[in-house]
Amino acid sequence: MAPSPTGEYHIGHIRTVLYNIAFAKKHHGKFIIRIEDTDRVRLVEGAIDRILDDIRDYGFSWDEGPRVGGDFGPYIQSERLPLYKKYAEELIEKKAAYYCFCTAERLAQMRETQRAQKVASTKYDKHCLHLSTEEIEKKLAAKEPYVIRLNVQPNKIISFTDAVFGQISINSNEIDDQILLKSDGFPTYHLGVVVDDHLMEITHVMRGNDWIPSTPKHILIYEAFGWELPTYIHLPNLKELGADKKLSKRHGPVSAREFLDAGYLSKALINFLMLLGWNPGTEQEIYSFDEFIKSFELTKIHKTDLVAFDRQKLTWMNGFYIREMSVEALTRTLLTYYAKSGEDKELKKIDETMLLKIVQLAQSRINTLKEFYPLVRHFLPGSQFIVSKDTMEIARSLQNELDRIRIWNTDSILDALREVLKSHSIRMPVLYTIITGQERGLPLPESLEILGKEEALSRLRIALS
RNA sequence: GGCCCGUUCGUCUAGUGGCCUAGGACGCGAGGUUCUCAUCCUCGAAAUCAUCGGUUCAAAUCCGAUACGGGUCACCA
Repeated sequence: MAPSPTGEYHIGHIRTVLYNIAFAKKHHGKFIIRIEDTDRVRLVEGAIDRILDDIRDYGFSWDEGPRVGGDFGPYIQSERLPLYKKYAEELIEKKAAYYCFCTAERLAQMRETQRAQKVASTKYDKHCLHLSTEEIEKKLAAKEPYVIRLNVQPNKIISFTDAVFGQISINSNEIDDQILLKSDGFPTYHLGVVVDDHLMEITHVMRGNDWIPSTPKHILIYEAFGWELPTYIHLPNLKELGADKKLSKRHGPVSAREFLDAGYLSKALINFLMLLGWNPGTEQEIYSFDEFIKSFELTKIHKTDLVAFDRQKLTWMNGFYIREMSVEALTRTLLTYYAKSGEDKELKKIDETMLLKIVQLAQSRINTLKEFYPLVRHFLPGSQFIVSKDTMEIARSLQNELDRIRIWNTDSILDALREVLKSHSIRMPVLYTIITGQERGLPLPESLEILGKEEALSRLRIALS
């Protein structure tokens, strides 16, 4: 996985990580992270660390890469600059690449002219390919800015076999004389990925299928060096449900971090993500990571692009995982989750055995961790019952009925509540409004039992005074 | 526009020539359990397999064309 630190890590990237790791683990290979920070303009400070944290927080680890090292480092491209220069110059010697001194203005003008001529796709006109050795030497000596471009031979068929799409062929006429080394000395993606993949002994490249049109460029570079090609695996991209567009903030979280913050469990996210573009051919929907590794097959990856990211299904799956957890584990997870917002301190004011009981009641009623807090607010010390003019009389008889209870348990409390309902001809939601402040919520008898007779009556007294 | 790729219920998908009057899951609807709301259980609606043509005794599955959708054509990855 080769993230580019130009912004937030996207949820789709996590799926790519997931597939990469599953494939590597299944075949006892290594999963490697390399940072491709060659775009100095779009570079975002601190993004490298945030991306690595994101991957870590989804529960993944890497065998080689930043933080862990490895035999093929450094794993950050900006620390490998001399390497790219050396290989780019090697390509020049092999006549597979050449110096280009064209200015941005000339290139812009050239493209404009080409567009006016209605060419199929604009391409570099190889102007600098025809420079004499003397001219080049002179320009280099004068420190004129230059780039190094790939010298693409016309009208050759470039074919490769993608593990998902099968054979793909493209005519080299479609390919521009791609810039390999930029004037700032950094490689473009094309040079960087080929050099590093070769040097780091990468055998399998998994990336979004928007890279398919660029793959022939990479193959040309491999061929120029005489290096062995990796296996290419192009993955379908994700899209917003019903929109034919990529994921949008308008519909909810987009970045890997946001999903975690929204209260989704990494396990559920992983399970959901693995089925977006891959299916084992069975009707099983729930997969642990280990099961996924066992079942993962390249041939089961889908060709169909733009897989809809159905947030409703994700939420359902998250609820499923929440329900599957033990109460203790859920409580711990909840506390860890709320530690981020500081609300865990509030929750910790609740007695521990009491909190466990509350979590148990809430477990079937929440689909994300975020939904927990609003649901149990009324358990927090200092929170109050809410009595209005309309519910004054009801609250009074509630007080009477509860007060009469000798043995404080769910049965006796339920009897008391029913008594109140009957005498006022009202329905349960009315009592919910008084006790929880909402029309619905956790079961009332259990809630009151947990609260305790003393606390319940005290709250009623305060509310009625 | 050139090139590349794709097209099964609203959505994710199963399906690799006969088991398909197309199966599962989410969502939706009805019912049951129930102190509200959920959970859980049962049942149901929902795809003329993009369209047209061909191959075949037989096609969602093979072939072709058309339509539609997407990707890509940077000193970005």
